[in-house]
Amino acid sequence: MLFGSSEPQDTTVVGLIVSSLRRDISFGVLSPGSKLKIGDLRVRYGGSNHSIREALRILASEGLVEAVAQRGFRVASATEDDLRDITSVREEVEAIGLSRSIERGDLAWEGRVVAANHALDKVEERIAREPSDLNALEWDEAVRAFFATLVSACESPRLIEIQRKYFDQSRRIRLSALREGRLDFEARSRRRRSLIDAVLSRNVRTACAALTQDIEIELCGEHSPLDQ
Amino acid sequence: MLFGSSEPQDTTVVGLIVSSLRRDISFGVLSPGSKLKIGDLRVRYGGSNHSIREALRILASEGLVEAVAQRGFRVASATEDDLRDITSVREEVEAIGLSRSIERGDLAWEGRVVAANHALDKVEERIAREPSDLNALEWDEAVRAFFATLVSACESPRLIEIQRKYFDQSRRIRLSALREGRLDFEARSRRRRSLIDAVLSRNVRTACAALTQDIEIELCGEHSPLDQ
DNA sequence: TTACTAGAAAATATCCAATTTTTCTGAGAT
DNA sequence: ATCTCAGAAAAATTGGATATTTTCTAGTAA
Repeated sequence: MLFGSSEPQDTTVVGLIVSSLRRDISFGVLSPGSKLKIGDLRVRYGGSNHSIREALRILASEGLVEAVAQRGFRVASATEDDLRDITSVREEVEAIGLSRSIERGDLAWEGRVVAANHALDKVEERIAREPSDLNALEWDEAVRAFFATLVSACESPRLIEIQRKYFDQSRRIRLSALREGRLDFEARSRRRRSLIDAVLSRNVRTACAALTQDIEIELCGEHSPLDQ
Repeated sequence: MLFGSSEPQDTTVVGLIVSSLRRDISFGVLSPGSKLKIGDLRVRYGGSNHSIREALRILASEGLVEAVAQRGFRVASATEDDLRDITSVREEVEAIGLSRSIERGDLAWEGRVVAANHALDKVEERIAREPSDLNALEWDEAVRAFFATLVSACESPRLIEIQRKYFDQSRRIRLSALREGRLDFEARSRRRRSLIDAVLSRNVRTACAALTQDIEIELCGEHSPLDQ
């Protein structure tokens, strides 16, 4: 289990259902917009109707599932507009978080950033050679850890919460980009390198610009030759 | 009902419980950090334990209650740190939303902004004379409508969602400021006036600065003589 | 073709019970 | 006096059955 394994939620039945559902939605097993019928989910994931409803409610609060009163739940839609919206929100929010982290982060934070970047480099090298499902899981987690680390020193629990929420929503986009081979790992590593350099030299503006560009390209592809 | 009356949620049992609970938390009937026991809530608001749980789950997604696995629910804490955090997140998020609205909003949006400001002016005049509970409800709603209108033309559903969520969390702060008479309605009206002026002249920077200042003072009081 | 309606399907809500976990309490040991 | 820990009590969680309400669907009639 890579999703939410850090949380102690996986001991409870509802927690398990949430993890499974989240994974299946993120990895596209359940397609956007499809209806989530309580009965079907019960035979698939087990648990009572209570457990399923509660799990869906939790996922709805994460934005992965949409709940409409008296009309049940469905997988959150993922139209072009949604994609753009998620991307732009992430750009804004994570830029704020990063600039605060740069202002307030100590050396330990710098270390965590460098480490997370290094780990991600390694995982991307591996997945570039051998794009298995297992590697995809590890890669996804490494990407999550990298961006989470960038904002981790911002000293705002709520900003971190927002970052996590919309990063989770961006997973589906990123994973489909991976599957379709739309990722240039070389360029990604180079972009991250310059981002890290800006962070270490505490250059807020450059760092935020690099971060914004990185999110944009990761989720929307390279439409402009911004990186040399 | 002033809370959520626009939503069609109030027809369902859970929706009613959510509205009542939200009101009682926002207005301080249920104090921050206090435990929300399912049994107690059932006798207070009616409904089955399942309805209560579902309502609490919804409120947890709004950030008004905290859910800990196997340890139930409690009213979200409201320490000094929480207060500062909520305020700073609102400043950042609403500044982004406002600047986008200014860039993309049409004349109809300008009209709505002016109207919401006018409505709020009237309500504040009234509540300054007669600070009843009923007026407090109307005032709260007018404030909500004003800030919601500012970001309503930003064309980002998720940004609007974030604004709503953290505005809701700021309600408790604002309402306690009202009760304790810490609000200077004259100054508020003046600040909003200059905010509106900046919006109408499409001056993004000035408008955002005014908005940030307004949020700051509303929630933290006037620590510096920034408004003349 | 369109409007309407009966029936099916699904969501919502309630009750009851069993299980698990947490929290409280008090006796006994240090 | 303070601490620890077993047992009791309380609360949360989960499961199953069922009633009610709403929504969807398909067939019928105009």
